[in-house]
Amino acid sequence: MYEKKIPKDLSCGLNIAIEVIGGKWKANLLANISKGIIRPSELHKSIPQASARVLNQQLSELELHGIVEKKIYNVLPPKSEYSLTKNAESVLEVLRAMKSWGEGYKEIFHELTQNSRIEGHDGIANQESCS
Amino acid sequence: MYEKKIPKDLSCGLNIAIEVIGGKWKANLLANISKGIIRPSELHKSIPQASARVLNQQLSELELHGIVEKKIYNVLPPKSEYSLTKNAESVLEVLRAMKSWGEGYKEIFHELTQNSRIEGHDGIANQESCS
DNA sequence: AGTCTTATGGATAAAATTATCCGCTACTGA
DNA sequence: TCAGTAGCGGATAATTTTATCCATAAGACT
Repeated sequence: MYEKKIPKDLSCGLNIAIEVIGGKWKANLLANISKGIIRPSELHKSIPQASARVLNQQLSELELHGIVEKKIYNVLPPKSEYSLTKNAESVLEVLRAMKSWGEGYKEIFHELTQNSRIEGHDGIANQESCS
Repeated sequence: MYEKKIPKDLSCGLNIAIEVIGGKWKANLLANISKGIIRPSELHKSIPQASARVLNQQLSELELHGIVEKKIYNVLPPKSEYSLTKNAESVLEVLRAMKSWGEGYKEIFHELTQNSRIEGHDGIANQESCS
């Protein structure tokens, strides 16, 4: 028997940022869209590690959060396209800052963590899908 | 029956950044430590929403990732103190960038999401524990 | 002897996130 | 008629992350 329930403080700017860009594939999706890869099927080809379903979910959240927009063409077979909103610009800057830091920290990070994991990650693979 | 297993691309700087600072209480802990709140019990008082256990776990990860250091005094009752490493400086800058963006985006965010949630968050509470 | 203090971590459960499978739509072309 | 295409999303399972409960240690204080 437990007593408490779930909080989640979204009055804090930092938590909002994490909420918006923290999803597993979101940064990747944004990078691709900014590159011009804008249709769901193309995005899926570009990020084959994730299923189309999952990418869809993450795109929906990005849309809900005002980072991307979706245009649905009422044709068959279906066609839809994503584009970045004007809010996305500032997000991409933040992402760049994060990425830049992470790149610089990569070596230290792996040195520190290699002993605690059992050699289980992808190594240097997927550089292209890296956002 | 499923076929695939779990990936997780840590060759990407961005994923590393998220891995390091993405934990629910990490930014908060770092903010507190940089403020001079450095003992586990103090940190817990400062962040009562989380249990001491959880804070401990997150601190361990921060330590493993090279962001904080821990000094254990061999006395009784037990005493230990955390401090930021030199790596933490650049992390805090990234966090500031994220927070700054999130602060500016807060209104839009809440406007966009209020209709999809059932009034479930803490509102403007916990401003002090906000990192 | 009983209680309080402070930090730690095992066992376990709840909650949140991500993944898989599958079916549906409606047209195109073989 | 059957397969292929492109996008969507329900149901459900696996995985990961957070949370809760509890026990231990060992001295100080009442």
